[in-house]
Amino acid sequence: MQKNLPSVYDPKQVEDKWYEFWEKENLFYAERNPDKQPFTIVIPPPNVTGQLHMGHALNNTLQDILIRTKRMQGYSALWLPGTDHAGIATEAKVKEQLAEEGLSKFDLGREKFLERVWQWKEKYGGTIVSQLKKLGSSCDWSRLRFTMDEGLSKAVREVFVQLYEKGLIYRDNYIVNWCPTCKTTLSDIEVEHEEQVDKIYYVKYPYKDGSGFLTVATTRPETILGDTAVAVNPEDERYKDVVGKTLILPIVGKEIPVIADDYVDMEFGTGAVKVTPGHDPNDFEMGIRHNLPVITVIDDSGFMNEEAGKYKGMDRFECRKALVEELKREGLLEKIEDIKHSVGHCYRCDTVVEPTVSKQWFVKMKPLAEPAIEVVKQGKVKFVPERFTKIYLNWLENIRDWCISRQLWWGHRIPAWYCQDCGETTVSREDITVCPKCGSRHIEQDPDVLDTWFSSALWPFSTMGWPEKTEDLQYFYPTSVLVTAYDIIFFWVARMIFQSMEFMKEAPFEYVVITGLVRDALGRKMSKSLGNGIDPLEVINKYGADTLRFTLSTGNAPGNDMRFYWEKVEASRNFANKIWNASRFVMMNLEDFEPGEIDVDELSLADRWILKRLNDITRDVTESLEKFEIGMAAQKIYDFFWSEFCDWYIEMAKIDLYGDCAQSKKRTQKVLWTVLEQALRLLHPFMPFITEEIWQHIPHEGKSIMTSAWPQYKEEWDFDDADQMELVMDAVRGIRNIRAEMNVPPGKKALALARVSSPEVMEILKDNLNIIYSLAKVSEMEIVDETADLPQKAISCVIKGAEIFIPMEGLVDIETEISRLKKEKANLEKEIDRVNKKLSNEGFLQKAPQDVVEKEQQKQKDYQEMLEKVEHRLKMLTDLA
RNA sequence: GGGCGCGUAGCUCAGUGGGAGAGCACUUGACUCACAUUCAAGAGGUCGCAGGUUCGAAACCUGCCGCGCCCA
Repeated sequence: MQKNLPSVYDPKQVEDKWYEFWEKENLFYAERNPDKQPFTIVIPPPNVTGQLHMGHALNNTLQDILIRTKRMQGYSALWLPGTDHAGIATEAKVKEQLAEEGLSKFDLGREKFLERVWQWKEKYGGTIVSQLKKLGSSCDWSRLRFTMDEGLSKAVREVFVQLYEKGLIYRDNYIVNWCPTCKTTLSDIEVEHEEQVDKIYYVKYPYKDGSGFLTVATTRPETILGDTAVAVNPEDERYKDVVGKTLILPIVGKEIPVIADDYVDMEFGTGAVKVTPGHDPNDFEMGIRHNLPVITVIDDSGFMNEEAGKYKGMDRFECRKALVEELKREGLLEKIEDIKHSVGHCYRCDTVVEPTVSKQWFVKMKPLAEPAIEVVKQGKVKFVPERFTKIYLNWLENIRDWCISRQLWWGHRIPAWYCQDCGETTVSREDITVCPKCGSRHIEQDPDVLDTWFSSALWPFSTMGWPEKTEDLQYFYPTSVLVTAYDIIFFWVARMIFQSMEFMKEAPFEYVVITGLVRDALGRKMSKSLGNGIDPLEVINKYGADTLRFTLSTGNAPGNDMRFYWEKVEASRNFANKIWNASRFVMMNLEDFEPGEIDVDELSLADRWILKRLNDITRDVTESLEKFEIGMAAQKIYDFFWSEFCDWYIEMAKIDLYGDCAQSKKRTQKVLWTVLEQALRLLHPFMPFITEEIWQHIPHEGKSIMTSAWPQYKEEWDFDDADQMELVMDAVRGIRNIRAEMNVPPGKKALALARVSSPEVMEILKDNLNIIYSLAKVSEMEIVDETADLPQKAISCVIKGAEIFIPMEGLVDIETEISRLKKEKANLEKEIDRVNKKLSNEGFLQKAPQDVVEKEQQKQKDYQEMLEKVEHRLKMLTDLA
């Protein structure tokens, strides 16, 4: 047992030490133990070259809490860690680095560029891992995976080939989202729609026959250059006669038809819309329906191409301005209005996305989505909170095919080869050099790579060695819980589910625990551009990982966003310090102590009370964690530890510890140790470091608290009479209250008199006089029954079953006391009123559960008694005054 | 346009059918032998508004107002 521990807890001295210990002792390693039940979580893989941000900190804290709890509960708990190659993000970073050297990726060429990315990965890939360790994450690092590992790459290939062979992956010319800055396609969900105010231009398209104009409204006049029709709604009476007529496309001068299509919204603009299949997804669909030509007028950098004629080489937004000017000059611009509409932006770089037509690879989603919808509908995958189920289902039910090819170099290259000679496309598990159809060696692999999320979608099984039939897969798959934020339900969760259904024939996890976002103190999303992000490592350095973890795991409901406040961090830090000092106190008083089982027959009321409360809290915390109500669990253990254990029990324990009865001291030591040790185990998942540090200092069994047993509810600690402690506590509170209001100096001990209404109360108070003396600073308290006279010069308080008087020598301000009692009286009357109302309600008596009725009746009796005492006292003082 | 969430003490948020809670901030008092990162006492709320269901609603239902998010 160590003495002279500092009175302020310093996480710096503690955290790294224990993390190294856990690693050295191999405690994170999850065994495939047939005698144990598996419990598995796969980490949402952070970007391999990324930095830990608050979202990671939250998410991984929650995972660690769950995995540590289950480990203590005797499961073979595997938390499988890993990182993601994050195609666009990582490639962008390396491109930036190259740019500083004045180089582009094309200067290096594919091979050299990829070497640079791997170097970058080697250099920065360890950062996020070491940051996760700082947080205390008990991941099984022996199973660390990376999405571009050989095994995982093999899984990607296998999946691609199988889906291709089933016709679920295809290559086609289609309209896709193009980011002119990232120079790659994006899937639909990688486009973020932002509301913004723009101009809408009303442009006059002349009829070929000279019969005037048809006015269309557009926010994108530059795409006029790619128009191949104008469409109206077939139901639109205004345009009944113009369908089929020919228009002269402004600026360009070529002829285009007026077509009729249901898609057109009669309410919008003029009810006539220009159709640009080359640069608008809806127009593209319309183009297919009406067999319209597709003209692309914008290139992959966002500049106008040769189809744009004289505007060739101009930026698309510059072209818009120039073109509007020309329309004005031509007299074809009817008017310009403001419009609020949503515009797609690249989720990575925020550039306005350009819909454009090109040949890309797609996953056919409908057949894959169905089982993924079904498995959730059947409740085999459960979202927590449940409301996210609907969001998931709604997305999958309206799913469109997934564009998976990216014009990047960093990623899994598409395993498709094109023969220059015979034109054959070959998709293959192994790299090929010869066209299997014509034998030509003039074959080229598709230059594109797969969407990063394509490989993440396989994460739950690819990390366990699939497509091999590994023992890990056998034992740990499917996983138990996935913890992730709501912003990647579509990107990741949904895709893991459908790929697992396709390739594993079962769901990848049973529960999906959805977290909110960590926002700044003003409620804004933390972002690089705003510069309002808080670095979790900064918090860890200043306050310790336990503090950060507790801050993030408490005070908010599942799935809701939370704000980050330094004040909240301080509160958590204070709690850690509280644990530290309570433990110091216990340690200082454990000399000659032999740990052992509690003998319930020798316990004091205070002992029975704290053990019952510990028991209750053990059950409640366990239940909350079972329901993934982690914040609730944290709150419960916090309240218990601080308010009940520290503020009450430790104070009461001092009496016996410092008294001269050796047996009482021994008994109290045992209870103190029992409560502390068990509370530490309940706290361990939340605050792993400080609990380990303390646990190692006090008597304990086993190597580490993290492999100790999770506390169990004990029937034998459910003491019937433990509630009697409330009476003693009420007496203490009452006396403290009087002392404070009457400004009795804290150093001065008071005399007290208690007039009780039953022998039972008398006995309880008598048995616990020492507690009242010590905690309420009373030198002596006489206990009398109701026949005794009331002291006059005294201040009183009324509690359930008793009235307590503090005699006041000298002048007591009777007026103050009278007004205090009047307030007390009013409060009681209010309560009695409420209770009476309830109890005089026939419906209540008949329909409310019996125990509720009884509770109310008891209250009525108690309050009535208390009121009578207060009134009596009041009358006495009034007479006196 | 469709969907979802939120509106509870000055601030941030728990609570979701049976006596309005926490942290911070505030007021008063105390360096009391584990802790001033503390302790004790206190003040502060028509639980957004209006209806309804119920013996009973902050909680469930409907409508409205305000804020936010997602999807189209």
